[in-house]
Amino acid sequence: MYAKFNKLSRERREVIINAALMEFAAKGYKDASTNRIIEGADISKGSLFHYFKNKKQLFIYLLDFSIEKIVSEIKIRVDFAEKDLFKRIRQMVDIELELSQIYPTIFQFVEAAYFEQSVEVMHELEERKESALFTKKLFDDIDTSLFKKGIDATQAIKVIWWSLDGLGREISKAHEHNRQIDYEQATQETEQLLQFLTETFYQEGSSLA
Amino acid sequence: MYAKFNKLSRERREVIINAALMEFAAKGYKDASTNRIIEGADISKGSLFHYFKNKKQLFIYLLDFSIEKIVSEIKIRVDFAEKDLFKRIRQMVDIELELSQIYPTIFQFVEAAYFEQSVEVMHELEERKESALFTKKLFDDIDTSLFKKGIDATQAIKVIWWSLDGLGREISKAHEHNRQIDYEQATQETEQLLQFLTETFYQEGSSLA
DNA sequence: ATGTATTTGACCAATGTGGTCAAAATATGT
DNA sequence: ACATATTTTGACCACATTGGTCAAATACAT
Repeated sequence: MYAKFNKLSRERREVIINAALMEFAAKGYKDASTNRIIEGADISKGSLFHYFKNKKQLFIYLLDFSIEKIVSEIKIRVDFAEKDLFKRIRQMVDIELELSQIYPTIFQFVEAAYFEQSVEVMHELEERKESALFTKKLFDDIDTSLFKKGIDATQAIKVIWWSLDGLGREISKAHEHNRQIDYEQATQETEQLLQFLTETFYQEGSSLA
Repeated sequence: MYAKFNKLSRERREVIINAALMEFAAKGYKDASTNRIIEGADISKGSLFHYFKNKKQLFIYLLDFSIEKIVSEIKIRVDFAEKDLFKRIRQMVDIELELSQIYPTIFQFVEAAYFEQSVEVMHELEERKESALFTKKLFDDIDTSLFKKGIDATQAIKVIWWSLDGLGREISKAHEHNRQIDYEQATQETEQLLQFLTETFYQEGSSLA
């Protein structure tokens, strides 16, 4: 299916993947421009359409690629036997930060794809939506007894999620204009936030390894 | 300047404004289509360019219109003598919910404009950015003694902001496909969230009017 | 009925679109 | 060194969309 593309060097593949992920994430399927993708990847028009027969196939490749990358990483590194919410979140955050260093817009791409409306790709999106629900599982079967008494765990989880999301947005917005994200700082700020949220919602003594 | 447009009935003006706000908010200045705006507003091409001499003037009109609407509403209804953070937030949320009923995408438009990159409008955007900083003032000069002891107020404010933002996103995302937003429900969910955040961050007995 | 203001949509040049293809460049095998 | 196969290129295409114009149609006022 993608024999031609897979024959390329890892570097070339990554450059193309990242240029395409960024374009689709920013503009959505319909408004994404193959011209801007080849410009960003610094390859010729002919090459792109030699690797992928058309725009739609490129999009679906990216979709399957992204989901596979994320899901396989989760399977390796997230321990669902761990019932401590924050420990699980840290496992997930680590994945996000590491994957983002290689594919800076992979999560934005998957989120954008999840809400994509273009009829041209609606069908194949629907087929894959189930496997993209890894986010929800993170909060399944959590030990709510670690929360402070009287805390509404459902609300707390929402607040935690929105905060992580907000910090993530802030980081990528701030460094959209600049060249690259400072992952050192991102890690640090995230850790600070998680620390704060733990103190806020967990009983004293819980999960302070 | 906008004499022709201002002569129109309020209804016609609102329909045009909303169609344009939505298009610019969703696509940004460059990718916004005047064709889709006239389609959404159900007016002719000729009319739009009779009211506004070109796309740029339309954009700037919307920008000034939106900022004026929001800022004047804030001046009327936000009491900066009030040092209780949550009371101030409620005042702001009320404004957002009410304005959103008339101009559903006005806040998305202003936020998108704030990050707009098109050179065609960069200059006039820079000129107006200061007046669009009403958001930050909300958190100025707050009574931090109302917070639980030991709580980092700066972090707490961030979490509160991200949560309100997250809920707002959730509401508009969920109802993007449906026709209209249920403001009754939105108000209720926001109130629940604020209640939860108050209990989380404020000392018992504080601000339970 | 006449003049004025508003509204219309067919029309335009310009730009951008996804995709093709013959030729050029490079790699490979002998 | 040569021939063959593979990869890469960018000029080129038909088509769609763009922001904007303008003469004619419509509405309104007197």
